[in-house]
Amino acid sequence: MNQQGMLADALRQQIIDGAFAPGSRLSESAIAEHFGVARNTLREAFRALSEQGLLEHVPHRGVSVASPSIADVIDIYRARRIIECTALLHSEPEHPAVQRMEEAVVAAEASAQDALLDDTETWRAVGSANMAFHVALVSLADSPRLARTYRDLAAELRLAFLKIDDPRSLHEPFVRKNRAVLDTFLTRGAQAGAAELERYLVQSERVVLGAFARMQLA
Amino acid sequence: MNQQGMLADALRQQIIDGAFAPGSRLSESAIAEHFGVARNTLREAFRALSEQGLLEHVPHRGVSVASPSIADVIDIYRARRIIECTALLHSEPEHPAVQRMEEAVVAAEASAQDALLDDTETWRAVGSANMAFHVALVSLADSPRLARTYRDLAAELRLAFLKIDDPRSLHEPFVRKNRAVLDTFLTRGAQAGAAELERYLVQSERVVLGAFARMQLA
DNA sequence: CGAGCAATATTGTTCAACAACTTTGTTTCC
DNA sequence: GGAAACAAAGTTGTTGAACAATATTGCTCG
Repeated sequence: MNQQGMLADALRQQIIDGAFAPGSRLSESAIAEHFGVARNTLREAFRALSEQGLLEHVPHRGVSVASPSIADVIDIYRARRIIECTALLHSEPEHPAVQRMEEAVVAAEASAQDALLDDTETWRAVGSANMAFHVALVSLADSPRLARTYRDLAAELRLAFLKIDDPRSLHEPFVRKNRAVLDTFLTRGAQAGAAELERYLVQSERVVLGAFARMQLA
Repeated sequence: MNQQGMLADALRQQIIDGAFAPGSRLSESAIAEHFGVARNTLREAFRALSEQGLLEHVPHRGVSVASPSIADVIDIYRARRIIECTALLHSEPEHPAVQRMEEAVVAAEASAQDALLDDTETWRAVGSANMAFHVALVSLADSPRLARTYRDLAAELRLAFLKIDDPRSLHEPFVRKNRAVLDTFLTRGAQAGAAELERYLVQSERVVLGAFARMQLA
């Protein structure tokens, strides 16, 4: 792959991992030096990530890590409901992606077992597994464009999670819910699974919005 | 706005208008000179359009105008059905975007009236109006992310249309169908409108796929 | 005619410089 | 003291040239 492709991926990972706080500004020269590339090269990577919604670019003021607002969260969940529920509703249990969903659920359950009460890092691993579950779910639709759109949405949502400092409440309740969605889909069919998934997403949105509201009070 | 922002927009418009045939390669130096900008600046614009799916970038082989395959068309229509039908289904007739839909239908009807049998340019105007109708329809959902995704989808689909040299069969049947979708939505409600829209999209997909199939024979 | 190789052209990346703009800090005036 | 005007500093935007890395073309030779 390209250097700038790898560069964009590396930056993407760092941002998702919370190396830079949402909203913080990224200096071109500083980051270019940090990665040992020229400013021009870094700019191309920046542009790619801006298109994906991870960075925000304001002319002559540079790029900052996106910092989703409440409106953004609402929008993201609306899109999630549409994409995920439709994908699941039209799917067959024999689809190979089902196995990836299964694996993601197992991984999440394992990490959640290990997690101490406030071990941010482990809870974030739970979050990663949860996200892998939903990415796999979307890939049930076999639609590259839908998958890509969803990937961008998920990355943005992750930034919203980073703003909240109680990762446990964000991830723990949903390990069991993922399992429920999967089991319902397998035993009671696509329609029941999609309904379960819709409930999941409504509740998840409520948790995130609640955390945001509390944040703005403080 | 930025120079590169304007540059990307200008390029975008030219591509959508068919200034470069789908699949044709775009030389960096030639285009940079044509627009009177440096290669580096052009590259940033290229990257933006690649992210939107309008250009295809292959390392060390440069960028070409995307040339949607049959699989791409199928994928695009799947995404269209999901986004458009959901948007319409959850909408109210009082939404301001309804007026934009109305205007687009009127414009399409007017252009179709003027069009001679094989006047490519006028039929393309009909296509633009048709597309404006669907963009307005998606904006019923008041979701920036959905709107953005749909905009990219529509641009890609337009490239598929450019590959087909019978613009009339592509656009003419759908002027009346747009009208039908709008009227059904207004008189018989969201659910009936969404059903009408779904039929529309299925038929439109069939027309495009048929044209592609005939193309591959020749 | 085809394989291998050299020549050519294009893209990938860097660097240095300057222009355009924003932000910050200072001065001035009320 | 506070607000407006202005100067200074810092960052981003864009350019042009240069060289490296890779793909394509054309040629030679068997």
